[in-house]
Amino acid sequence: MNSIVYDLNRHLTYRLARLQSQLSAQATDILKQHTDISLSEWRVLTILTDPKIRFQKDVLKAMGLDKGQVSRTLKRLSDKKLAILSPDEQDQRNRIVALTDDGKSLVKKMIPVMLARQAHLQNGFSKTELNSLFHFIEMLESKTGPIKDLEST
Amino acid sequence: MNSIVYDLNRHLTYRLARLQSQLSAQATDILKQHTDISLSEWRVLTILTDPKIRFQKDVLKAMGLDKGQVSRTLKRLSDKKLAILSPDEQDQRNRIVALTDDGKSLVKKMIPVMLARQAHLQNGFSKTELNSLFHFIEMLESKTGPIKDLEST
DNA sequence: GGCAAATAGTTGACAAGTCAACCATATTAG
DNA sequence: CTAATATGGTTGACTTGTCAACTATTTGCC
Repeated sequence: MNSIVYDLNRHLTYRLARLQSQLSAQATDILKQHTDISLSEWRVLTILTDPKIRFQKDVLKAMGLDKGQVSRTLKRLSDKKLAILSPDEQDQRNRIVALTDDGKSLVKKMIPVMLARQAHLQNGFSKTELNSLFHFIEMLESKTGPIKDLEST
Repeated sequence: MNSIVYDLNRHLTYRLARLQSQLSAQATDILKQHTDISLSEWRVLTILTDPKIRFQKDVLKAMGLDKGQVSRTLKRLSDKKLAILSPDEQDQRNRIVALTDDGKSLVKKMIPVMLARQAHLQNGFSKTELNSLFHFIEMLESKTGPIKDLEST
């Protein structure tokens, strides 16, 4: 007997992974239809709409992305003239980041589209259900650190 | 006035993306502590425990992964002597895939560890909550296709 | 039988994500 | 003051994911 069947479909993390990859493909598609920016570029652009974000390090903290990834994404946005990077005279380690006018108008143009998508996705969920979903996500996120006591011993 | 602030944190897909990346980092860590296989290798290995999976194409369908990715992952598993690929005499386009003994014992060893992790993650959720969570995932998954009527016009 | 279309899999090119080494600037502690 | 440390950022190497072109079979149709 070889009954080591492991049902991936009841497997929470697997289902989340699959969902996530479909969702990000969908977002990438939508962006491609309207613009020529990638999903991570879009995310950084939206972060930059927040006036509290002034330096590259703020982007980093706000998104929890990789250092290098942020650096390169900002470089691409700057190449595309959507964002501008300038030195901080006070502390020369910092880089000041900001949207250009092009960047702002791109965001302005795309926000309704992306919000419509969110609405589409959330359609069918009651307010309560949405709240539990967010709550579930938070609970799970609080458990994504290293785990002790997993030894199979 | 420049009130185009877009709150990423209330953004479902963003939260899911972040959660997902943390979860998969966690899984990758655990695997690294015990074995030298990657997360995608692990997923394929578990798929191969299912007796209904006989051909490479079955793996493909069961996982919804990219063709090429499956091909390469299986090749790596085969290099590591965890899986074996053999030609199908009936239909030479197919490749028969199966776990080797090493593969089986690796899976056997790791299942308790991975199940313990799932338990850890699900800890704090009631049965009902878990069911709604799975239900939510399904609802969202059903909406991941192309969307019409997103035009900003 | 023979040709078009479908299916299974491989491969190469490229984008995105991850990791660690490294450089420059600031801060701090002796 | 200056040496050690911390911080912000860049870069290169490597892995993983994604897409499309391509090969080899098989199936279906005339």
